Amino acid sequence: MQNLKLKDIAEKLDLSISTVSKALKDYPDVKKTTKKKVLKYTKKVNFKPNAQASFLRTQKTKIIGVIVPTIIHHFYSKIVEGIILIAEKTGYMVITRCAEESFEKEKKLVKELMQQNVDGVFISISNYTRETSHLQEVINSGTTLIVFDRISKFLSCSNVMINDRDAAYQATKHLIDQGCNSIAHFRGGLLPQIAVDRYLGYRMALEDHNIKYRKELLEICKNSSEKEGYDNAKKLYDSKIKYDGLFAFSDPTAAGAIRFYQKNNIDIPKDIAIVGFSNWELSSYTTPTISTIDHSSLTIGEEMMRLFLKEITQLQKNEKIIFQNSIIPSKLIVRESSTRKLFIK
Amino acid sequence: MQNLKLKDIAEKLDLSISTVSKALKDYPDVKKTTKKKVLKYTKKVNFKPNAQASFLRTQKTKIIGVIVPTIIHHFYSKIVEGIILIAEKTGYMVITRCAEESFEKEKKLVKELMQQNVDGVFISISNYTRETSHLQEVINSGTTLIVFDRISKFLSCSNVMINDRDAAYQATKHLIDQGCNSIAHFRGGLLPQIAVDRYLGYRMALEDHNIKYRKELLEICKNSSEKEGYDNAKKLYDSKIKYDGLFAFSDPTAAGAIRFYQKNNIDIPKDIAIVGFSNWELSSYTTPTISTIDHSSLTIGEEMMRLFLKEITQLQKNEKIIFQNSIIPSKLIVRESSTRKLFIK
DNA sequence: ATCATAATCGAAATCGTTTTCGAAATTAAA
DNA sequence: TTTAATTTCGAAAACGATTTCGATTATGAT
Repeated sequence: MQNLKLKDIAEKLDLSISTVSKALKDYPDVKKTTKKKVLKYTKKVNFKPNAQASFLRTQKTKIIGVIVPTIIHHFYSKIVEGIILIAEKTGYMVITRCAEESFEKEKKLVKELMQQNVDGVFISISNYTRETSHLQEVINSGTTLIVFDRISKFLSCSNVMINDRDAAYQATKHLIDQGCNSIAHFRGGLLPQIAVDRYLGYRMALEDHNIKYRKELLEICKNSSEKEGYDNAKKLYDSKIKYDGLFAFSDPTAAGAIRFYQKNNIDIPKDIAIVGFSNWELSSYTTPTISTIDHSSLTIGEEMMRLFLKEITQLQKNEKIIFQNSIIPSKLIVRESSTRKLFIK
Repeated sequence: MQNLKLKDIAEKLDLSISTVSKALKDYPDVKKTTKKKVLKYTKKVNFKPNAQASFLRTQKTKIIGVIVPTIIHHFYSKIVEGIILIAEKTGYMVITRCAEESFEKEKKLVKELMQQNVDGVFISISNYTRETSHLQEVINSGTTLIVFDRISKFLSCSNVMINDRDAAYQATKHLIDQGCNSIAHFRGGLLPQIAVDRYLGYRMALEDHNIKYRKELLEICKNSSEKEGYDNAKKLYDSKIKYDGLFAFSDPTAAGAIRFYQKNNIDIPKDIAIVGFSNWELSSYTTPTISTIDHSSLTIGEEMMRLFLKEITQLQKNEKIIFQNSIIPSKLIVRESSTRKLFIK
């Protein structure tokens, strides 16, 4: 029982190929009784039209290409799962690809996706991508492009992102509400927008609560690693700088700092209250559990699919396509590392 | 500069479509000079043959379909990343799909992948799949099927899996080497093969070291959750059963048990030494860090691609296809939760 | 120069589906 | 009953690349 073709069905039912095709696609110029006959038989033998042959006429593959820096990280794997689950519900398949933070590879992957004629490209731009002509070509070729998380201002397309600044503001405000007066910040690298935004949110929260920003309480965690968290905590400790709150760039850096504090008998959260970022899996397993920001990455994936489907239908109806900037709200999750007072909500 | 076709190239170079096609495919009946001319021009305008049109003749999509229960879990996302990275190197793309542990959905996903004419299907069978005719159909249709992690004995195809029994043996032996005499085991559900194998490895290690298996030291963690780890530790504690070692089905269950022990002032590893399973991200961030088994999931993905490529070439050469059962060795990672003695390697 | 051989090329069929457009069959109208 | 309108169908032309096979040209041998 190999793969059947329209021809086989047509011969079996004494119809022409065109009639069978039209019956399956519910064309108005096919009698109801023959439609039923065709539907019944194709269901019975489980006929599915050949996807590649269909493409040649319809120019639709029902495939979406997704490019992420890595899929091992929780943040991205959750986004990818969000995309995949909604895609499966709406009849799309997802090709996932890893750019590994390489500009050259990113270009290659995009080109290959174009060759595959995917209906849409979702991408989180590599950190080392300085020029976006390869993505402009995607737009030019009529393929819908949606950029998420790491976006570019130079592309006219829909974006989906986290409001990092607001989330950082929430995190810092929470520490202030817990009674912290001097709050350190272990920020990310200098360039990535997300690191800048989180830093700005931190600054704004301080300002709004009349706490003076102190440069000596700022450290950098370029790789967002556990070790950098540990090292920076040690650095501040060694230079005898006092502080009672820490807003870390990520949960691993928070975990690293915690490791140092525990080794030096600094109590968490009494001596130093801590908030991390991104709700990594680890943050609910450490002792103490780490307060953090949850991005609801599943929602990000879902939102991208929503925008995509909307653009597709706009394209089909020949309507003007309206690009959208979606910002997915993040939520503060308060855990042990920052709970000094009990809040009643 | 829209998508070019062979026809455009041919017209531009004053050649026929066939000659251009053959030049690109390095056929022997094309002059070297015209080959160069074609290559040079197609490189310049960045021509790539339309994938779907090619398929119609070649019957090759250069796409692999992967079905996993979920991709959020570290174990699976690492495997998927392994597959993707090797696939990208060898000219394949990967469609990833989530069966969400549903038999019905698994059947649907497989069917749709067949309709997409993928060149290969990699699958980790859902826990609730009792019957594999949908996968047998994949084999029958001539598509190479590779089953990983959760395999089925009823399918004649290549498999890639972890040696769970051996890994569990290593973990248990390690606890014995650390001086544990009565070792509890929080096992997984009763049906999944991996849970059975880990249980058997545990039993074998006990037997080989003349430690009597005690039924009262066995508990079940059906969902492999942190809560189940906590609850089971409490259950044993409440029934006053004494033990000095714990081999947990997974790192989260180990973490749950640790949480209970710490709450009740049981020292780890002095009172109870612990080994988890699968090297979850969290296990290196907890206090104490959790000893565990590392699967090198990247290797699993790589091995699957290797087997796939081998079968593909065997198919092409019309050779007999030899199915292979690959077992990826796992490695014990000793961390704080089980380190009583210092080993010198 | 003639013939055999080898090197190059291109016409055309093919892959399986979609869709236009005209033909045939049916029904309604006159 | 004839004509017009409406259903219902099928032939055939796409879609773009691959590949067979025959035609043409160039090369070498006699």
